[in-house]
Amino acid sequence: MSLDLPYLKTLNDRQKEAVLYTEGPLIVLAGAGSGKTKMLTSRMAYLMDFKKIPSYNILAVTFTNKAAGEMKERVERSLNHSNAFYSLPEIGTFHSVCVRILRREMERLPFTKPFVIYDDSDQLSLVKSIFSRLQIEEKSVSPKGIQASINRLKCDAVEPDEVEVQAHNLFRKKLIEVYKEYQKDLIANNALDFGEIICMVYRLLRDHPDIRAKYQSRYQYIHVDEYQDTNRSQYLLLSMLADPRNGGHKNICVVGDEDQSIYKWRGADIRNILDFESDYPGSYVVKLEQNYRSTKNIITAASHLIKNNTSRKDKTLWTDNEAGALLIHSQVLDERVEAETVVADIKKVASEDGRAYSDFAIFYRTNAQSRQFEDVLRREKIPYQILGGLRFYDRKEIKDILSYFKVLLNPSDSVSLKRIINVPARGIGKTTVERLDVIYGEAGGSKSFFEVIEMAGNDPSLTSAGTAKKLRQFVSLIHKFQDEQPRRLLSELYHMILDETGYVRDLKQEGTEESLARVENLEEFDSLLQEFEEDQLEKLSEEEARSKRPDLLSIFIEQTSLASDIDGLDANASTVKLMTLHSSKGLEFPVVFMVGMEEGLFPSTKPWEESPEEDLEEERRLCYVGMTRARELLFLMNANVRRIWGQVAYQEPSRFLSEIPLELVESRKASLSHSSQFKLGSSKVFIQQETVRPSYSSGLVGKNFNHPEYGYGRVLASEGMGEDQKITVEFSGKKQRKFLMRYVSEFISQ
DNA sequence: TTTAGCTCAATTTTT
DNA sequence: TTGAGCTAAA
Repeated sequence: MSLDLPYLKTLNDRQKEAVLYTEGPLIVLAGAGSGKTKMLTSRMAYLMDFKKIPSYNILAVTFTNKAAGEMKERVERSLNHSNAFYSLPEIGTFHSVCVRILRREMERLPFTKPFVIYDDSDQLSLVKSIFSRLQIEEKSVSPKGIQASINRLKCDAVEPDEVEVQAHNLFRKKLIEVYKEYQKDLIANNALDFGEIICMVYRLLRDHPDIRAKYQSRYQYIHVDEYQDTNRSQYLLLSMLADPRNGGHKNICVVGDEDQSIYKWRGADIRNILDFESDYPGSYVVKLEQNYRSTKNIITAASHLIKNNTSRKDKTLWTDNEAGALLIHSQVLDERVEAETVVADIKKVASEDGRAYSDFAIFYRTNAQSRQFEDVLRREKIPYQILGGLRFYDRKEIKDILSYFKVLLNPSDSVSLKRIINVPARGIGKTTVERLDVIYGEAGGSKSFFEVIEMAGNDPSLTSAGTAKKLRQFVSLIHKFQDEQPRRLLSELYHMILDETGYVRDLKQEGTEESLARVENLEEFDSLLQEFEEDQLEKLSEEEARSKRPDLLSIFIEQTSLASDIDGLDANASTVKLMTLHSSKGLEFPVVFMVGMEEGLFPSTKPWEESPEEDLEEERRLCYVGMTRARELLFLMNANVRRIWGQVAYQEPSRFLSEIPLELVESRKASLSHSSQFKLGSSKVFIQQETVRPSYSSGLVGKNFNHPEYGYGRVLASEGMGEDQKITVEFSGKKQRKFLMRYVSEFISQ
């Protein structure tokens, strides 16, 4: 095909094939760094510019706002080459697209007001209040466990009455009981959780043929990014739009890589990608196997690693890029030295190669590992940015103020109400809230929680006179804010809430380092709010601005509810980036450090998990994702000793290290015989390293152990090599004991 | 109602 | 080790 279109010129043959195949189901198996975003954006440009498909009929769903933003930008850029004017297709996350549908179809939904979105902690509060209402002991089943199970069921689009009941299973029974109540409460609170956003749209389309037809004809060309990470409910939702059996047009293009599926534990169903061809008969398959990102050495290493997985499609990543440097593996004494070594390496590479700090990223398996790196980076005055951990909008003070906002919009939101009813302290304590909860439960949904508060404030038989007065004061405070809201700027409203409640004053009075940090966060929130408002008002004409102002608050609340902090990542900021391997997906950096490559930590092992094989494969995919983020240099590290929860553990190198061909790795093993030269707190460690060939003992950690004297146990850690190899074994009652391998090897079960 | 001190648990977390 | 959440005392 020789179409001379600007956005096709830079594509390779496979990419072009995927772009031009616009009618019918298409699955693109896109390896890491193979230009799938480029393919997708070119495809949309081609649909609009050449096929003359209105942007209105094109949909693209991604998993992060960041990916959506990037995609919009690149579609726009592709279209700029042509002279015609185009509006952009609908590009968004599953959640934002679904929220828009729900807002549009409001009259078909059980909500009385615009809904709010509950995050994890809101959800947990709701579950806990249901526990107390149903008088379920938190000791018998944990609210967190129930919450997780509810979410899992929602991922699988299972409704309460579809949950299988086994008479003897107490947890399952309680789960159904709470789940039912939880669903009722969501509606009563005008609230939705993340899972429900998807499920509700799915049910809406499933149960209303007219709405389904409407969206089928609207979204005629559907694109799904990261298809390997879709869950059951997302799959069903897509089938409502695209599957011919439901009347769909089957123009669905899914892009994914089963080797990068790392969210199984969160409900992602790898079968969605593995079974696409049978789900959509006659689908066309395109493989993008050429990697444009990394050096040959990195690609070869990653390919060797991932070959150890069994459940994958046949796909071989290759690259035309040069061989590049060898991967560098360092084995270090402990997590402190690990951080010292990484930072020393960063400084060295930065100055020798003239690289900016923004070229570097450090990936770890768990957020808890970030501290060591922070400490050393701060001391060395190297600017850094941490992703993950606590989201800005999850901070206590920000959640508090957002709860005020939410209550103004939606007084039915009992979770937010309970959060702020005594924040700052105004003498409405636990006892009072519990009493209100009882009244609320007795009203059986006929009154919102806010109405219950109002009622209790005016009925002397319900509470003491003092409490009633405090309740009335609270109610009139909220009413006052509600009255002011329509004619105030968001930032004015915000300051009003802070002033009237004395929130900041109290924090300042407290005067601790922590409380002052909270004040700073609130100031940052203020500027965020102003920025948002300016942005929004710019988009509206003056007249609209006046009439639409009340909506700004709901738009803001919605955006913050659906924001993640990877969205805020400024790749250009001259900082070293720290993040978990999970959050690294979709990003790339010239220099990558993967740290803590130790058995038990990475791969993380949980011996009681039901399918250790599958879990291990997911860990391996995670490793693959991490490695393929690196463009030029890839450092791998493991420590011999690590303090985990205050306990010293002897760590064995990760099996993943031994799955990388030796000839691709330069190994710098810290010479343990000179361990006295390791000066903690200095950065001289790097010099103390000699180049040796790595030698790994095979994975013993996690193996079962049966000692004639001590009985059954499990291998916790292993240290040393050959004659000196020692293992730590945990017996029942958390008792630990060390053995020399050469004496006990026969007691390890294979 | 508040708060100080204690116990207990503890991956990953696109939205 | 850290932190969240709960109990006991002010």
